[in-house]
Amino acid sequence: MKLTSKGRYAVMALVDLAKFNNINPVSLRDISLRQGISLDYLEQIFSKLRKKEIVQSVRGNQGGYVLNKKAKEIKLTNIFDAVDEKVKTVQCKKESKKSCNGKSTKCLTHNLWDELENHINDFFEKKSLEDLVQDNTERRI
Amino acid sequence: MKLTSKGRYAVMALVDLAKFNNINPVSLRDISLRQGISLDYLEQIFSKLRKKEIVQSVRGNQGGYVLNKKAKEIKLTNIFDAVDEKVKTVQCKKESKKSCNGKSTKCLTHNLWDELENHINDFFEKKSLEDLVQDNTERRI
DNA sequence: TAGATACTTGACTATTTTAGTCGGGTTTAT
DNA sequence: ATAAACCCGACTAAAATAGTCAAGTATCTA
Repeated sequence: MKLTSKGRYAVMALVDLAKFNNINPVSLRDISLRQGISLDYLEQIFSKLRKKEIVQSVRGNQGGYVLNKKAKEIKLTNIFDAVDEKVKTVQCKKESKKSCNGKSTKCLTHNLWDELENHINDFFEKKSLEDLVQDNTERRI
Repeated sequence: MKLTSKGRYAVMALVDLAKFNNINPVSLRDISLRQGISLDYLEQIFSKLRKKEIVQSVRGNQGGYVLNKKAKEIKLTNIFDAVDEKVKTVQCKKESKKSCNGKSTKCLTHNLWDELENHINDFFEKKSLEDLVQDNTERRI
């Protein structure tokens, strides 16, 4: 059970972006340098973030990215969802509530994994980008 | 962020074992059939569970496994720990609290991932095997 | 005591996922 | 014009996962 780099990087990059998101767009190159994340990889990640309207791009020289919503309105859920970082505890599909592992009844632990998924997702739904930026600057002082 | 089969199977198998753990040891063959888990794979898993003293083995004909503690005293944490299902949110080592990704300061999101890890581990520490068995039988009635 | 049942151990392997890289674009400020 | 930046799809090496397989050893029962 581990978080992937993609999800981790997405959050790191967005916190960085939120911090430097004053007047000018922030270039991926800057984020790459500050956070130590490969530029090519960042481009993949931001492409997804843009498609989900979490950021906006500004093309051309002096371009970059800006947040597309207020930091308060961007939750971890949104970020993870955008980059396909899903919480998956179990194989069985959500829709077919009845059958797990091909059997006609739910597996013995089905409810447990559901509960765990909810527990984790709750955490992600409560945390906003703003929380993270604040938490970060507070602790630096 | 997903749970591995090893962890999932370990819990499923132990719930099964706890349910049928009356007088006689339960054979892996039975668990394999009931839960649809490969026998060879189960053997690997139970080998680890035995080394961590969660189960006891009874060799020979009519042998099998029995719980080594009361179901109430076996927490999810213990099970996951035994089969190396760890919650890992971040690369940086716990010990070197100071440096993430080779830099001298913590990464922007370090505290977040710590918090997440704790959140998940709390869940695992609270759930016992007994809870799972009860939850399961209750819902069947 | 033979045979069956079941645990024990370690090595091996196919598949999938992850974490990128690479090469070629297009857009726009200066 | 040109450099800085975004844009996009294909490719790939490495790691992790989810097993399989083979060759045991122990113990019960007939």
